[in-house]
Amino acid sequence: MDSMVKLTDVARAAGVGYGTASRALSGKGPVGGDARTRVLEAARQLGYTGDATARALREGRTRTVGLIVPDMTNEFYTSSAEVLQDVLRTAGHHLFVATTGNHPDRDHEALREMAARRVDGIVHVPVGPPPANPLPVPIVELNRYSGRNVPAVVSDDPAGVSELTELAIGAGYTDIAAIVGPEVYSTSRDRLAGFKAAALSAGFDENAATGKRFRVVFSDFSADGGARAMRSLLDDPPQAVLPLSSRLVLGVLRTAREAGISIPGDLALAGYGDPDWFEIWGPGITTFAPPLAEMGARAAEILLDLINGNHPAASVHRIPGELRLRGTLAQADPGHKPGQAASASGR
Amino acid sequence: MDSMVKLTDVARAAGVGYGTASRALSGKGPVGGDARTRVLEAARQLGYTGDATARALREGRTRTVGLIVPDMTNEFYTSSAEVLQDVLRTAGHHLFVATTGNHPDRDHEALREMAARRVDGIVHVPVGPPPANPLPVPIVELNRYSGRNVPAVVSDDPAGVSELTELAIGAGYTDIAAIVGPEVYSTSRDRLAGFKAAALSAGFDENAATGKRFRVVFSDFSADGGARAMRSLLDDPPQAVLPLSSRLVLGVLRTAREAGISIPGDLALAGYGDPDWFEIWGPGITTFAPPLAEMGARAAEILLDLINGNHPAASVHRIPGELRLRGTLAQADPGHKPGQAASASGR
DNA sequence: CTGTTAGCGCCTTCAT
DNA sequence: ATGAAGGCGCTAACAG
Repeated sequence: MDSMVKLTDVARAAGVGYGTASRALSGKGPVGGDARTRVLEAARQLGYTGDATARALREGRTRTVGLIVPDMTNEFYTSSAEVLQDVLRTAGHHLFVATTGNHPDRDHEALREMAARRVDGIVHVPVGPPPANPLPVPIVELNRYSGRNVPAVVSDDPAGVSELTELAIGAGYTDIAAIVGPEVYSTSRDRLAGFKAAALSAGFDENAATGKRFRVVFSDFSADGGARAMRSLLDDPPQAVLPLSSRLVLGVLRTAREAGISIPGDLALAGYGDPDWFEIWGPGITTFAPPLAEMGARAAEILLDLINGNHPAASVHRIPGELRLRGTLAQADPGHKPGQAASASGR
Repeated sequence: MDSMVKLTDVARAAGVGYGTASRALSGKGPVGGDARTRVLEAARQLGYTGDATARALREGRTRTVGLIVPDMTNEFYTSSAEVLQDVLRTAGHHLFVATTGNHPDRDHEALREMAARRVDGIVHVPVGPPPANPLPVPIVELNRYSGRNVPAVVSDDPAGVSELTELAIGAGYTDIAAIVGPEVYSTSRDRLAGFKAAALSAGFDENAATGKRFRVVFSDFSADGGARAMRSLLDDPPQAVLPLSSRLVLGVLRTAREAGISIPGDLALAGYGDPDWFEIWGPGITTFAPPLAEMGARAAEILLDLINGNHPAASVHRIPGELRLRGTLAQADPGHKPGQAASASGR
């Protein structure tokens, strides 16, 4: 394994001084056109690759931003991460990644590691409360907000889920159940708030006193959790179910198939998120799609601002998502009697 | 923004010398039990976090490995990446990530960047031929192999796809079409080879001279590509279709739904990969599932070996995957007449 | 315009 | 067991 060629090697080969070579390569200082070409040529020939670790130490910055997510496997995070990375790369930054598995201790550990590596900034999907001593590094939170005093970029779930719920109500369903994740996450709270707001303002209550009933089932965010939650609903099934994350949708679908429940024939469904298969499952899954790509881009931009010393107001940026109407929960249909085990269930 | 506290600060606070503090923290040299506790305490109080950039420069290693993948959005890569990261973290390494979008120039650029950052090793999903001058860094290829003289860890697609094809043949279908990706990728070539081997050895040919016909449609690896490929088959549909990547499956399903083709009623299907929705789509999608997690783990282990100076034979490690039999292509059924637009298409 | 030099923060000999 | 000092490769400030 041949050791790396360094700046002095290039300088010697080009027959110029140490500093001159540096300036020629970086293009930052004055350097004779003659010397410049000789240096560039020598660097090319020797296959010179500047040592980023040395540069980082000297310059006090790494041109690296840290990304901390619960799970690389989750389309929900990677969709944001992909464009985040694009924006950052354009600005000359690269990505250092850590996952937490949603464990608070691994989360703090990741934060420490990033700080130790002197990343220029961090994009953080927080899990649990922030660590005691704040880091001397710009941070922007993504997707969830921890209450810490840093900017956060999230989907406008209260509005989106509220619309989704209104859609179900407008379609005539009078017994609706939502399945949500743990309340420790801001995402769960936001989605729940959207659901409740729409239900309550339409005259629904939890006891069916008005003849319009809503229910909430808590679960973790996994497919298994969704399957369990759906199973718990089996004794007294609602007319429509709203699993408020794509993994919860998956779980619900699993249980429905096991129990022989046809969707939307026996049970209407509206979900959250929009992994590519939602479109081709059965008659298509009606859903609220958060603006994952845009969130990634915004997070990157805000972080770059922070890195460049600008101080955007530290607050929660809610970006609106989009309702996607498909077959598992159709639009309000005058004269339609829902709850009656329906129509053609699709091919 | 308070600047970082450094070793001298800790040393001064603890009332000891510079080097003593260093030894106490790293635990590597001899140091008086008395001084040790004072240093540790001081470090804790000051919130000392060693500077990884300085350490990297000094020690000549970064405890970082680079991961180069086409696309963070693809479950296919992230499933491997997740466990790769786990194994590496256990060994004290962290992950630096770059994506290529399958562009050869971005691929080489990523390689350069990693080298510049002096990562200790690279896990590489290659796109196109390797760059001219080899890097002085251990590399393991993942999922695809480029022909370079480095170890590669891949799924045993020839065997797996061959079995998958035999399954279709055993089920009695006599007109089978495979959809594969660009031949520049080893994955496409391997899967194609598996398909052809099984078809040929069962007496199939491309002209239906024997009454048993196989076809191959080339495509890119995208859902759109799969949709187009399926559309091209519509004039003269096969009895069974084998889209040999999960995104191709998605595209095929899209076209099938548009064209009103029922699966498996009108057309049997067996896929590749096993994203979580395969299980709950229609009657379940029969598929060959490559051992993504195991591949990630093996790649990590081999790379760690390389980093530690061991020299495993540079070769292609093919890890066997698993056939998952579900409803879109059922097991051979004596007395079953396929191609006759079938049975109950399931819910 | 160019060569020289002082650190960036740390680990590691080398004396003591 | 401890303190002092060199140097990892680089950039920037300074002197010529």
